[in-house]
Amino acid sequence: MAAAPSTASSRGSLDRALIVRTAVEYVDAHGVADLSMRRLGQQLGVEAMSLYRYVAGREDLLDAVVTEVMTAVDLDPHERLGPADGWQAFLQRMAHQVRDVALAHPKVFPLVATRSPDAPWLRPPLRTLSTVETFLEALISRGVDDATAVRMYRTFSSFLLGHLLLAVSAVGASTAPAEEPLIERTAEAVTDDHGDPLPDAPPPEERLPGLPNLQRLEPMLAEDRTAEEFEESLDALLQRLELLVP
Amino acid sequence: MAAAPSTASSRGSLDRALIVRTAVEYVDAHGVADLSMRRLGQQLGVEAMSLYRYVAGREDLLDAVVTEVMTAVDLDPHERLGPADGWQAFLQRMAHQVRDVALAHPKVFPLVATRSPDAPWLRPPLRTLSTVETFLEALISRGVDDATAVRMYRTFSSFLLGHLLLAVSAVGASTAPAEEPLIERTAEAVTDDHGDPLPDAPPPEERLPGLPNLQRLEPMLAEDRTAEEFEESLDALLQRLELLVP
DNA sequence: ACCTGAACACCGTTCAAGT
DNA sequence: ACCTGAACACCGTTCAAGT
Repeated sequence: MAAAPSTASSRGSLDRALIVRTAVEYVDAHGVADLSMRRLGQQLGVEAMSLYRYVAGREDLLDAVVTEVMTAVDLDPHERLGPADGWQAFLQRMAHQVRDVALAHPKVFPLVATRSPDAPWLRPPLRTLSTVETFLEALISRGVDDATAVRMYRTFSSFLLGHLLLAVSAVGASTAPAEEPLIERTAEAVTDDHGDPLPDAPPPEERLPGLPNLQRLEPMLAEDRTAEEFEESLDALLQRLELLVP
Repeated sequence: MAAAPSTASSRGSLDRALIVRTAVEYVDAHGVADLSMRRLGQQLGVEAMSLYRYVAGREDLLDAVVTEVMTAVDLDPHERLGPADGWQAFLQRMAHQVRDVALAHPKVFPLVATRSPDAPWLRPPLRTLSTVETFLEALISRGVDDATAVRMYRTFSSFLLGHLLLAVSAVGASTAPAEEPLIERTAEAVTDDHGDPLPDAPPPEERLPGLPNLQRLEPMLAEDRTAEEFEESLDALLQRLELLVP
């Protein structure tokens, strides 16, 4: 979709960074399942076998893809904040940064969430040593003690994982991020990708037989409220964490 | 690992349920990546092509695996509870049931968390129509109004997703669920799978150069506190949800 | 030093053919 | 009705060979 920085095939033009960036683009566009060494080589104007000079294999490549998208979150603990801002401000900022990554790469984020990190004691989605070092330093330099910083790391990880995985799974489905209570499309013709009108969907009683609550609440369930819920839950989390540090 | 209900190959002995159960066992034992149609056929004493009578393909099989393990949470909303127990008791019970599934099938749970559900407005890990109908009915029959029940569905989903994915990713790593602050293994020889002694690991300063917080906190980070954190966070969640229903 | 062709052992999936 | 053999179009990965 984006203007391709790929297809650079003159001798010596290949390197690991280019391969990984192209892989990220490919996954963003087509999903992980469609990424093969052969297709990625093609995208780069090169035979698949050439890639093995730079990556140890497909698994190594996927790990590199995960690390690549998460580097956007690797920030100075005091950048744009100042140490006076408190650990709450830092967590707010980092939460939104990770959220931006997830929404920018919805097809990559499940990998961020589920692949084994570099060290067994790291937890997704903050999965690189330097990111976690930054995280701990930011908290501790703002007066949080060691044990509490570690607790916060875990609670924060679980929060991000749950909300962001829910958000990207909602992206894969309902394209409309419900702004009004419900979109009124009474007489508008629904069309498919080719512009042809779709056949009328059967009414809820037929689609969901014997499931009265779902029949009634389907429109409400279909609304994408992930953005609001993220903010609310983040506030609630920070309030809860404040009880930990005296 | 378990006594195999597989390898039943006399004509007509194959059916979808057996195939799916065998697939669950295979994934529990070897992981999703190792599950191929051919190997599953072998496990059942049958050629791979036979499976296509009962499943539409590998993707359909994986969806069936997910549904199969999650049926363990498909319960009567009043079973062992009584309608007088309140929605808090129901959520407590369901949370622990989903947790039991995740811990019983740590290699399957990432699929539960990341595969697209049957309907776009369903959210993992409660991803079948009947489970969500049960969930809503349980809450509404205990006095929760429609809109709040839907909000609870989303908040609860996000909670389960985050904590359980963190828990199973911890299972894949540290085998020891830290009971004491830290296991003292000063002079005990660490051995590998063959009983051969492992070479001494280098000290933290060498393994984690320039990462002083990680060097100091690695033992704390390595502790598996997912069980305690699940209970604490669940309590906090219930308290937060109580503010929603007057 | 860097890329490729050919090869190997695997995939998922189809379909006509067997029993 | 149910299973299979053969075949097709793909995989990831290796390695000796080319430039």
